[in-house]
Amino acid sequence: MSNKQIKIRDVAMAAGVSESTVSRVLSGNKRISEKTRQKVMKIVDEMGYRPNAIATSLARNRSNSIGIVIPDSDNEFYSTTFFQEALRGISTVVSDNGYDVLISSGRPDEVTALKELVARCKVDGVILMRSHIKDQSIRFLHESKFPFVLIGTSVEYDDVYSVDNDNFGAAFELTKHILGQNRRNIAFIGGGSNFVYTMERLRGYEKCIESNGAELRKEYVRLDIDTVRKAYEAMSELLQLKRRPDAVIITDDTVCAGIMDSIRQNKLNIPDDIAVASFNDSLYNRLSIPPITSISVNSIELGRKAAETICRILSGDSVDIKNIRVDFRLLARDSTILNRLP
Amino acid sequence: MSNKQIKIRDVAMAAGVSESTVSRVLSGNKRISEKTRQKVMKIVDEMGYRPNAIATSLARNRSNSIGIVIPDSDNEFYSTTFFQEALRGISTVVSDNGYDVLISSGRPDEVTALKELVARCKVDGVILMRSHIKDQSIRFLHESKFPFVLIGTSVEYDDVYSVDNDNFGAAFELTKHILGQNRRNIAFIGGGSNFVYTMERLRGYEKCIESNGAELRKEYVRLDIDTVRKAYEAMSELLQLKRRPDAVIITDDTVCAGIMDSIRQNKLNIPDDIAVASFNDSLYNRLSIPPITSISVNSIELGRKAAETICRILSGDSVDIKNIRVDFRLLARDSTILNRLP
DNA sequence: CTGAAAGCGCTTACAG
DNA sequence: CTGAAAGCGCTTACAG
Repeated sequence: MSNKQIKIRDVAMAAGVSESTVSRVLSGNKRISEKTRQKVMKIVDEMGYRPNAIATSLARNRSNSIGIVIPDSDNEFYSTTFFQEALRGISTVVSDNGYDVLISSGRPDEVTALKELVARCKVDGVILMRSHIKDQSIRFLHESKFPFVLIGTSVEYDDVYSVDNDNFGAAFELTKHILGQNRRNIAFIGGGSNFVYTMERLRGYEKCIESNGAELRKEYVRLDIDTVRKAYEAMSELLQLKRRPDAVIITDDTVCAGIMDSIRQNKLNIPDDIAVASFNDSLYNRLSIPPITSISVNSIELGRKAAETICRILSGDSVDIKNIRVDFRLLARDSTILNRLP
Repeated sequence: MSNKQIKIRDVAMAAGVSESTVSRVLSGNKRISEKTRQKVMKIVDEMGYRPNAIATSLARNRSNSIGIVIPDSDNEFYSTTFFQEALRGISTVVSDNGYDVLISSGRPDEVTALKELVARCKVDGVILMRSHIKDQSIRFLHESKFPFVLIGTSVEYDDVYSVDNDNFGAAFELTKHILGQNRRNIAFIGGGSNFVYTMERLRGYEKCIESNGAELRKEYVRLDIDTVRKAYEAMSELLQLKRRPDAVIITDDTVCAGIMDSIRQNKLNIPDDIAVASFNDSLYNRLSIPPITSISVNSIELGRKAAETICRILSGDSVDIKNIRVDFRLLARDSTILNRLP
């Protein structure tokens, strides 16, 4: 491996052409004679020349990077595989389109970090990995008209490119599945109420309860349950109710353990005494005893679609759908299904 | 938000100084009069000027990015939180040092991806997230003398900067803990034998068995068990042995479920009939029933240390220790502990 | 302490 | 189809 960075000038001299010509060959410019093209390519290959990406970026005025902000630590995000799966989906697609992924630790806070990325021309576009009800990041990107795609849903703007599951529909279907197992007293334990998906799932649950003539009981709904401890407590309280729930839906699978603990502590059986259903289909859901019914959200696909969209936007291609839906799957497991034959 | 990118020239004009001066003020150059400094900073703040990172990079001949290659899909890596935790540690530290993290999907393969990062001057340094026994990536970076830090251990070179757990020691201690629980027939189920840590853990296990006068039985050791299915099969076979193991150590916690399944299928009790111990302390280990004894590897810290090291290297600071050890913790839980009082 | 000029390694109108 | 020149937005010897 030669130590010296080899430059376009070296290639030009070796090939006996101008730097412009080399540049044109490499960028696939059409009005170059086949002969010159071949000659140049030969030298390029021989010398192993690769254009300096930074110089290219400066000249072309585009970074060829897509920015992502790492979510805050300690929130539920990080114990889930959502982030890394989505990141994989993004990274693969984006790289096939000639972009890199630039990760910014969201310091000192997400909006500041985003402003820095934009102001310093570090990225051509941004993928936002989650949406709050009031979302400063969305607001900033939207107002500055900077290209971005949201994995999630914006409640403030309807002209934002986004990729999301149908959280309403998923919760609806999940609730329906449980009602179908002859449960009427279904509790709902939700994560942060500042997340759009939490509230969407709540809506789906409520709508389904209502439209099936079951009773919607306020005391069955608990929000902002975002730690295992809080989940344990919330569940314990639910189990004290005179009208004890016979099923529980958990929005945030990372706190499932608290739920399970509480149920066990109360010596109740799953699913006989109480059915349990969750979202995200984490390893924990799958491997739990009994396995927990869950909604699989297909994080990789969410990432892929978001990446495809931002790439299309940046290349000026038309994007047919502003709000892409990625299909979820309801995985019915023993935690909700009665009377399984052994 | 003004649409036009504001440049150093604009600041210079507004402040009535030269571009050089503005540049010097911003880069903290000392030989600038306090007065000019203040004047310039005032304008900078007013205009909200932020230097174009790409132009700076080109002029300074450094990208201010640290490269990371996303591990291949489908391998055990991705179901673990190791990657995302390490990434968080890296990202935080690196950003405090003025660098960004550039993620490369390892396409078409990791070495090619690395070569691209290096050849195109996209990153100043690289953090490698794992180490194989024969590792082309390490070899490439080492031979090209490109700055990098390894999370793991190099078996080929001893002059590589690396950050790792003491995998030998951890396995030794874990094995000792189990021997201390009056088990003599300890099986070992390891992940990919091409990973350094797998083999280090195997060594620690073997050494401990031997030095405690227990019998080292070849049929107790299974390697390359990297899927839940393989784990299930391997465990089932182990349980068929005439001399059935009374304990099992699993190198790769993501396949634990297969082990547990097999044990359950065989109607054996944990820990009475067989003790189970694992590594990585995943959520699954923690929340399993019974909870599984595990080695916590502190992924965030691995990431942090690796980041600190690469930053020191790049800034020319001395790095005292070439091979940094991050402490592990043995978390003894019910899966290995007999006769717990209820 | 400060400025004019050259340079970082590319790209791309412009002209031919 | 090809080249010379200007430019992308900074930094940094060099000179004063």
